[in-house]
Amino acid sequence: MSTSHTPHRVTPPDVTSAVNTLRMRGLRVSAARRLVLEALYRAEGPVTAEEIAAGLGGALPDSDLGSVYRNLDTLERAGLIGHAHVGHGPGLYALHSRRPAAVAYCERCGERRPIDRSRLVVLRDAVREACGFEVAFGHFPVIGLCAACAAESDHAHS
Amino acid sequence: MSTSHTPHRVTPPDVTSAVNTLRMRGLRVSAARRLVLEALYRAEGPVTAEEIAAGLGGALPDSDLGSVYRNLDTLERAGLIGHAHVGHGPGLYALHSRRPAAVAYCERCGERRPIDRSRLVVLRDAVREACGFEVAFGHFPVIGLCAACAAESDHAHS
DNA sequence: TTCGATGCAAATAGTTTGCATTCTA
DNA sequence: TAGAATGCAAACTATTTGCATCGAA
Repeated sequence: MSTSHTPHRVTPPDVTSAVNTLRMRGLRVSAARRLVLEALYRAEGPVTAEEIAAGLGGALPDSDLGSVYRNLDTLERAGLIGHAHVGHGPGLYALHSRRPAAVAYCERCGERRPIDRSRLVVLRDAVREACGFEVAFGHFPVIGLCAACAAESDHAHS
Repeated sequence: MSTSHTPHRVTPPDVTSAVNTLRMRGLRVSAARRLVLEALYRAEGPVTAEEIAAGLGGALPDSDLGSVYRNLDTLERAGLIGHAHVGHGPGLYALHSRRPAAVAYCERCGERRPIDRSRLVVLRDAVREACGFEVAFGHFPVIGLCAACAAESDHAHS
């Protein structure tokens, strides 16, 4: 199904080589852009544009939120990063290598639980069979109730 | 799994009996609230708060958007209606009986395809097995690429 | 030396909220 | 006639955009 080489969706191992990727694409490497990149490499997992603009809580210099959004968009188009939406909150951005394949999100308690890649195959197949769609679990997570909240709402009948 | 009687998630057959449901719950029936209810009964499928506030395009008197949101919330808490989020757009509200059990939404072309209730069972089971969650397909739809867009993006390698 | 990118601010979309007033029960 | 609900406006969150200026290539 997937070709051996992957022109997009690569995650260079460090900022320097990511910078090279950008230059190869004819994109300029400004201070602000490098900062966004640095934040994404420094972050353990997915972060919001807001958090990046705030320098990950002071670890890096602040930057303009508008420019952060523009750069996140640029980096995503360049195939370096991806983003996901969880519930009603802000978008969560991360290097492809640091994004969970899929996440289940509890709309009651907010629990976020990553889903194994192996389990995903079954899910993906089930959806394909049900409606012919290729699910983008990476972009919008599976939303529902975690086991605990589901059990609780089964009881609650005021 | 489901008890025989259903105290919430009922959809009275007409506005009048919905109004009774509200009163039984100790809720008042104001002109504005009745208007929202009327809009939902008149609408063929899911509608936005904006559309309701605009009287479904003139079919009904306009109402205040803020109050519409408050009333939609009230009606949802009363178990009369539900809402779903599709992509980044506004919330879609509808009587329970007029909401599809689940919808697949193509994030490329915007196609919305309802999913059969029978197919849903398999999906729900697959998710439960994968992560222990009870999926709320009704609230946030399955997001991905429709068959056509998926095929196209398999080819596109600029 | 040219465009691409920036920083700032204003605009946007969707939704929520504060508050004085109105109206239902 | 108590207090629930309204209408209006302002606030809010997440994101986009216009524009003059700056700076990377």
